Amino acid sequence: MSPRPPKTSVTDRLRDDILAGSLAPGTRLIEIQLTDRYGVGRAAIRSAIVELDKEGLVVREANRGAKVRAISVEEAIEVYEARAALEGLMARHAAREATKLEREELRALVPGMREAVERDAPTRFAALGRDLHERVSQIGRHRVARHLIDTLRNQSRGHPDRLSAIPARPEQSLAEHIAIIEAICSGDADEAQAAVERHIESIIATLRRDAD
Amino acid sequence: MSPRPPKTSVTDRLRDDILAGSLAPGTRLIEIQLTDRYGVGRAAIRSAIVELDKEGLVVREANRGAKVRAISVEEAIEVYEARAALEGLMARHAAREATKLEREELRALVPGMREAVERDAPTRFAALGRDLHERVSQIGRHRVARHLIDTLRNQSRGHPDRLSAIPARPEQSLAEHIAIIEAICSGDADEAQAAVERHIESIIATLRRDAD
DNA sequence: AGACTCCGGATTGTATACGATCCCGGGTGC
DNA sequence: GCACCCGGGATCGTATACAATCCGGAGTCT
Repeated sequence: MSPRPPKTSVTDRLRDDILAGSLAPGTRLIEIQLTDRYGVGRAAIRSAIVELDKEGLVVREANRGAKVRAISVEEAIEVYEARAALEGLMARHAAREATKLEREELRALVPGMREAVERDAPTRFAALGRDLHERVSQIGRHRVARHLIDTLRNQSRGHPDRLSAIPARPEQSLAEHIAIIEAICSGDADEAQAAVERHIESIIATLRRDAD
Repeated sequence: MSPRPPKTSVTDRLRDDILAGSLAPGTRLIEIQLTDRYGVGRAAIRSAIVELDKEGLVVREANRGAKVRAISVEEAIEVYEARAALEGLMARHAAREATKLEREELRALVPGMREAVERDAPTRFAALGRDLHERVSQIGRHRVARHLIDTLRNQSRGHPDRLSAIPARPEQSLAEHIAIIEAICSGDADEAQAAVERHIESIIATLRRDAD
């Protein structure tokens, strides 16, 4: 048994490269070149491009090839609006269905967040934010919403708004996160949904401001 | 210029066949067979299957082939919940952005609906329902939401809930439709969103009832 | 000069052929 | 009888080769 490399799919590798910014928006994705880059045949590349097109990370034009999608601020705002609707739904479910243990684990995130803000560690704070999101998605137990949210998150990542992923005002973001956690833990579904929506709306507001 | 065959893509034809029920849920999609059925090479079939997998109409298992997806009632409910969130968002936008002309056109749908219910023509009523939906989607001018909604609608079509697509109680459905139209036409964004959510919630309630 | 035509290169789209993987049934040993 | 092993057949996965399409630029006619 040779230590077989886990053999992550070409689609995953390409997606990661796009999200990491190693393939900038607008870059043409030429099948032969990618064949070379990833060491697989054109068929695999082709399939990966089709998939990522459906995920909204790539645009394909007939007979003209594909390129990494560049989304405008307007589109980014739409993505966030859709996320607000779906993540609101997810939070609502989470508030209803969280177990006692899950609520405790959620609350346990707060001290770390506070600390990250106090020590001015935005990267760490952002990581905890992703963590919070991931937990809520698990707790909500809503596979359809989860899948859509994940796709949308990828779309709004790494593009013109990359900066706003690290929020301008961590204090506000912290307060919003705490509100979300509190609502879910206390089982208040309406408030959980509203808190998530407010949080994302405030991101949208920042986006709008920066767009001017 | 020979009358060129409109040449609709294999993906579209396969999708249509699935939605029309000509390929029942659970049917194995064997590439060679489809090659024969649609008169194209395996590559095209393959690509179509990948796309429809991403659209949620087909499930693919590695090295085991693809089959038409059969969704359970629980999944159907999740799909409707996600739709409620997104179509609510869409209605909210529509209420804000509809032009005068668009509002008139929306209202013009009401008499036909009334008539369809009075004359007990459920098929016609369902068609008008789809029409209403299409109009609202156009008016809302929200491409991201629109795309997601369309995908979700396809998922919940033609499956165990096909029956409920023709609503059990047209009178209630009619009232809900009118409420949606009125809210959008009067520019009440909150009420438009709420009306759409109520409408879809009532579909979910029917689904839940039938599941027992 | 301007616009039109046509050709060459680059790239995608498609067909064919081969190799890899998996399920399933029969056989074998205990 | 039962568990295990192993080979055959079907089907997916991938590489290779070729045809179709499109873009850009040189050349030409007015």
